[in-house]
Amino acid sequence: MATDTQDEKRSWKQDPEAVQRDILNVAVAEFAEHGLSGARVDNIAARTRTSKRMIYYYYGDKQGLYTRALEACYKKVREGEAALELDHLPPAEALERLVAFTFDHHRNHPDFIRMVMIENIHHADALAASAAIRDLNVAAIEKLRDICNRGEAEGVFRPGLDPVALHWQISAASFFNVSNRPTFSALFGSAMFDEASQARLRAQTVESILAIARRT
Amino acid sequence: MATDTQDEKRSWKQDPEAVQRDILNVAVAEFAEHGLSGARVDNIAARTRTSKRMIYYYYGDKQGLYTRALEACYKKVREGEAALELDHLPPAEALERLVAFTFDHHRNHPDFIRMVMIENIHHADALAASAAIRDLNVAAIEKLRDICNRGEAEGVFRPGLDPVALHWQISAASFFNVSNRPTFSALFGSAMFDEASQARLRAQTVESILAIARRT
DNA sequence: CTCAAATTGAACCAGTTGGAACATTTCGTC
DNA sequence: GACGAAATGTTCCAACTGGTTCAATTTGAG
Repeated sequence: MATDTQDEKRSWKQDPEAVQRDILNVAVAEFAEHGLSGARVDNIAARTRTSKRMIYYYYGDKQGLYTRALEACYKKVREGEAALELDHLPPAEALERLVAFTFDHHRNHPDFIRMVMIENIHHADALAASAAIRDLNVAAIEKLRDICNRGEAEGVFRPGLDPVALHWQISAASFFNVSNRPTFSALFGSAMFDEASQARLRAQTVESILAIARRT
Repeated sequence: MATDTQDEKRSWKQDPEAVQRDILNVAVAEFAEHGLSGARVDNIAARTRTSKRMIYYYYGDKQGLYTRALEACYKKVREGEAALELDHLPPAEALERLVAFTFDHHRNHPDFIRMVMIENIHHADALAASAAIRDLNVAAIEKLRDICNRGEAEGVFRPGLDPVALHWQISAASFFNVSNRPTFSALFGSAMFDEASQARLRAQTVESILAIARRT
């Protein structure tokens, strides 16, 4: 009561896209932090510059917001990947760079990792319903397939390389490094996560992947 | 109403330990299925032979039940590991068997993997508070350290091997293979998870780890 | 017989989602 | 510049879900 005694009428700019982005950013943070059922719509609303009203206005319900947040995450990651210009690099070097990039990128985007973890907990239901995300990832695989083909043609990679399997290998190390850090360091200390160890781990990961690509 | 018209008074046997075991088993399944906040105490109660009241009687609250469920999980897994008799095997063979075992074991115990995923989502809070679990895992590392030392002494492993780093490598592949299966197969199909591919993956994992142990 | 432990069914209460109702502002377009 | 549609804010709350606890009974050991 008595909040609007002033003549100042609260005014705002009409900027639907900014509002939606704002909501989405906060939603990613909140979902990544607390999980799907753990996240509170009220919390998300409180952390935005807008209100709960707008969340339902634009995203329908909590599940819809979650799905859109997940999509936004994937989009951002794959955009980063696309920024790498690997097409004109020699295949071995391109692969090396891709692995190193993935390792670093995942390390620098724990929210993305956590969203994927959460999605896995929920059996990838939201992901399965999103054709947009599938397209993004298929594109990523195609890029990797191209590298494999070029390497094979040049004789530096072994024939019959499966880009999906390779992607699995790259992801396993890079993903686990972030996803399981809490339990791992609770059990074995945080030594594995200091700079020196991480650099060693990164190099070892690159090396292992290249070894797989080269020999049988 | 009118449920107890019969003279039959519902009677029960007193068996506290069985009741607690029953609750714990169901709790693991439910938490693994839906996560910490996603799990419903009502559901757990419904799936036990006992009542919701008993859950609180024995475990205090939801969080307490979760912690005990997590502990039970770790205990079971490390017990399985201990059953492997690696001490009298040549080091390379012992390591090979350990990796293969871990890969298979994780694959066969998705509930354990999911509990660890959930725990990571929650920043390993429960795990950090459980000395029992830490002890179990330290023991596992010691076993691995022994293998490393023997291999180094025999000259088949490179010197300075870090058992924790090695455990990291073993876990990354074995864990990711289960934890990220939902999203991975939603995106790229389930080909990676058929028998043939899994066998190949397993062999490749063993090979990679041994390569790390042997050379720098 | 007595009493603590075990067990039960039902009630309680706090928090959450989803939305209704109403008021106000912006902005493109005619 | 007027008008209407879209965008935004505020407030309130109904319905429900879900975690937690109370009151009362049954069991079994000494």
